Amino acid sequence: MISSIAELISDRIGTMPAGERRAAQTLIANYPLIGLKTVAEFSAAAGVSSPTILRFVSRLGFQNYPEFQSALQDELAAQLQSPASRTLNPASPSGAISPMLEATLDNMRETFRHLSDRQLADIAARLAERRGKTFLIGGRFTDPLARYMAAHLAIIQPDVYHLAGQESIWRDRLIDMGKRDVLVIFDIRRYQDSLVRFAETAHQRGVQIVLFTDQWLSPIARFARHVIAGRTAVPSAWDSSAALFVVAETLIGAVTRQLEADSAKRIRDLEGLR
Amino acid sequence: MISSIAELISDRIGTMPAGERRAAQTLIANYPLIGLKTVAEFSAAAGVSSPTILRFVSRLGFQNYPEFQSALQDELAAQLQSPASRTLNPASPSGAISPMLEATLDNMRETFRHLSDRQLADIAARLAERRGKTFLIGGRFTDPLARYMAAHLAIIQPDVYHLAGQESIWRDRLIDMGKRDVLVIFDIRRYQDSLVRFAETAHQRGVQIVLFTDQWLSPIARFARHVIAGRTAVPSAWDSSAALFVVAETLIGAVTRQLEADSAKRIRDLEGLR
DNA sequence: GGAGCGCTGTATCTTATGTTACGTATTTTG
DNA sequence: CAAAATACGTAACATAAGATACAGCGCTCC
Repeated sequence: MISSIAELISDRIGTMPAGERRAAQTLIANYPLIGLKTVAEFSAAAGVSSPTILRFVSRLGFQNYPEFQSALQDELAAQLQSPASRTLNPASPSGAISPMLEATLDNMRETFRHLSDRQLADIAARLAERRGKTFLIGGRFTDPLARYMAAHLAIIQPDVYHLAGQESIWRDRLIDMGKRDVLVIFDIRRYQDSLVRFAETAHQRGVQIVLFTDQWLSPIARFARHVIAGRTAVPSAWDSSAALFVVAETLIGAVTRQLEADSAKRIRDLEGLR
Repeated sequence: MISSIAELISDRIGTMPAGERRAAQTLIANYPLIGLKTVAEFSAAAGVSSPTILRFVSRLGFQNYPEFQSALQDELAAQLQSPASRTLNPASPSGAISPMLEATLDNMRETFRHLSDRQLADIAARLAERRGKTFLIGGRFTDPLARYMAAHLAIIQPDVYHLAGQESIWRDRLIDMGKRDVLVIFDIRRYQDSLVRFAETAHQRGVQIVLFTDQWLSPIARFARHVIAGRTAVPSAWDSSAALFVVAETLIGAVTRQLEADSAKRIRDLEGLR
């Protein structure tokens, strides 16, 4: 079983002529980046001519050079997306509690690695400035996240609404939305048409959209002002929303901090109502 | 000091027009591989036109697309060669995000450290054996978790009900509950009296209770057959339910695996209903 | 030592990629 | 609300990339 191109090469390097072997060695030495550059650069680095490089990739079984590059990229993508943080982070006692947990922790690290302070601060600021109303909605599995966020935000500021129930109900709420308002949408695979249509209409009305989605980006990203892409892959039949959940909590915390003064009073008032 | 292109982007993403922002978001979401592909592929992935991609890289300060790609490759090369640099987002070593994330990750490790495989398996088995009905309910902030779990369980097996709405409504549902049934309750501080009363009554009727709570244990623990205690402390004004969320997802996965055969057919049937 | 085979590089060709110009649509500003 | 400015996409262009044909050279085997 040969899974990586590197293995494929070391498997066949014995049967290669001298020039192609140099190509193979050069590629292995700086794997896989040289393979992503142009044939000319690759050939120069290996000290052979362009056709030799092409014969080399052809011998590996690829039809042409771009196909070879795509294979390298896919391999790299897989590597980057499930980081070897297990080897780097022996924090968890190798009890191997659950691959599920490990994957989830990885997802969170990766999600936040692609998420800058700046970006979160911008979104938090937008949610905190109370020029208009805040609406939240989610898909089949992610609507609970919208509810969770709404439950918190509604406490520290007014005019926070979770859109629930039948499609026709929240679609009618569009009438209340305008330029000053913010719409927070949660949408991961499989993306829901109804949500996309809803987002599009809201966007046309000038509503600013904050989208929580997965790394493949819901089509709603087209209309979104801010996009948060969370990793969702776990060894399970379902995708995981845990990373998005944590981002949501982080955002809630940031907004709360920004509204410190206001929200403190508001919370006291609410307590009084009990 | 800007060292990586990702930082550069998140630094300027605020000042970009819509189309270029989509390009930026797409790149960040699958960083950096899309940037290594052709302009055409990049533009297709982002849902914009090729010139927009070029204007985007131009705005980042690159003379042309190849130069931009080279920069990405160099960055990738450095990353691959020194795996230690694969730490968290170096952009925010001491930002507002990290403490929150770190605390959350710690919470999860701690939560699972006190949670044996055996315990999870027992609960999953109980949820999977379909002798009776499964009810789920949560408190003010945790009800979304109950919804999330219900949304998944309801797909792989029948007779799963989330108790929502006014207290009087779900209190009346007690009439339907008996010895064969399971009640999953989420309750963290500040514990809700209504939930405690509800749990007590259910317990008296012989319902088996699975409790998700925080490390200080809701009073409901008295009546619960299984107790899952998650860490909730984070540097924020709010408690974090993230650890409980991950446990819930793990359980969902475990139950799904146990019902593999049945649920697969059920899911196919459901798809057919669309 | 000579003939045959195979590997390699130069030069040419073709493809498709990045680039640019321009008209339209959209947003912003007075 | 109007006008200006900006942004976006379509389409044509130039360039640089990968692919191919062919000739030279070295090696091996008779």
